Amino acid sequence: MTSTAGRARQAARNDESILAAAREVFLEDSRAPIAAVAERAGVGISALYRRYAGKEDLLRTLCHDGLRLFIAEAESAQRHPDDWTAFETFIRGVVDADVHSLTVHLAGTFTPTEEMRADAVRANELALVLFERVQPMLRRGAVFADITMLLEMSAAVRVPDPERTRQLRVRYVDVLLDGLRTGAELPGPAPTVQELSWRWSQ
Amino acid sequence: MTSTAGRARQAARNDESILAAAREVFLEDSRAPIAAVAERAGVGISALYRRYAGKEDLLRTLCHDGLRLFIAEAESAQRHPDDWTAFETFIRGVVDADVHSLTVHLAGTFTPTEEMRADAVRANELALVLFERVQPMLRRGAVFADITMLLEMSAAVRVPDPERTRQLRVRYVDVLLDGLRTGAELPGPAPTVQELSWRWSQ
DNA sequence: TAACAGTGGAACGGATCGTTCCGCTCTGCT
DNA sequence: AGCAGAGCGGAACGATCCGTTCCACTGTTA
Repeated sequence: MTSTAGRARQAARNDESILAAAREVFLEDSRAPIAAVAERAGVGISALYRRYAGKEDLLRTLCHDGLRLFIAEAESAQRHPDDWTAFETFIRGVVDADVHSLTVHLAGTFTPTEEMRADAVRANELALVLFERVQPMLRRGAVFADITMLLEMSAAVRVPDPERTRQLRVRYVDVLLDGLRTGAELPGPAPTVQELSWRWSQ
Repeated sequence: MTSTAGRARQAARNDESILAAAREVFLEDSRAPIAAVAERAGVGISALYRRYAGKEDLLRTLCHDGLRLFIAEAESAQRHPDDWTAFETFIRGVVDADVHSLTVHLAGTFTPTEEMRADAVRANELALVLFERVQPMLRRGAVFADITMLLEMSAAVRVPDPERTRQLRVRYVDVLLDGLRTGAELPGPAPTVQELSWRWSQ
């Protein structure tokens, strides 16, 4: 039975390789041309425009997928009974999936859908719950917005080899989490939530 | 005396405001057009091309200035008799001057001069000395390249308001430095120097 | 008042990039 | 066997952007 073979199969494969290529390319350079995505995916430009209405549509899809992954990580980690394990699993999961660099660097390059906004709110709520479970173990003055910054700093760790990038991020997430637990009160005015979400408005 | 008044004075002022504007603009977006620099400086494009042979020349100058600042911070901090104070002063100085984000994000956009290369080597040597003075106080497994990553992560902290950015960086440098001193051995293979200097080659 | 350093900004030419379009291929059906 | 059309590759197009040049103008200096 060749019901899903041939052309249809190739199309399904292209679906995936285009998305994977887009993730890679836009992770490297959020302003990369769309032709670079097609090239990395090993397809023509038409294959891309057959699936997405335009560049913005692709970017939005990519970003929304990242958001959903973020939510999935949070929901999964939430089930850990131990507060700190739940929190650490969540952070490491998000960092490892490289969700944050994609969402952050792509922010503002497209107009979000209503569903995306709702998911963003939900993602925030879930992360907040995880944060509040560990807040008593953190340095005095630590606030939820510090977690966003922690993720941002982790995303800044980047070397040419993706596998090495992941290894190094494990290393520095370790540093950041330890630094967030050990020490006196955190210095300076804490970041506010709107200070860190300005990307989305613009 | 009006010997340096009038046109000459305005020219001297422009020297400064162009450099300041360039720092601001390229800090915001390393690929900003040169016209944006002129606009922010409040001058015409000619005023810019009178001073610099082209965009690359301006970028190189900016980057070299940053490098010199880095060296100055290191030399100044080196004089502290207390090892940790020397190191911490150096790190905070470099982060506060926003040297790292400029040099890193501009790397690869111009061909460096021979003098620049020499300064880069010297900067590295100075920083290495400061690092070695504190290495025994750091978590096991900490290497010099970790400092580069620390600076990189600090540079990733950024909000629209520059003053708030500086305050927040103080906060997170605190986290990073504490995290680098407290805890078990650092996990994973440490970064190598060439892993972190690939930007310059390309 | 003549010469000119310094300047503003329009104009030019090249490059880039998103999108469209056309011709081809291969498939599934008759 | 032959046909209709889905899916595709990539050239071509048009718009935009950007670095650089150029020229007219202005205030200063000698």
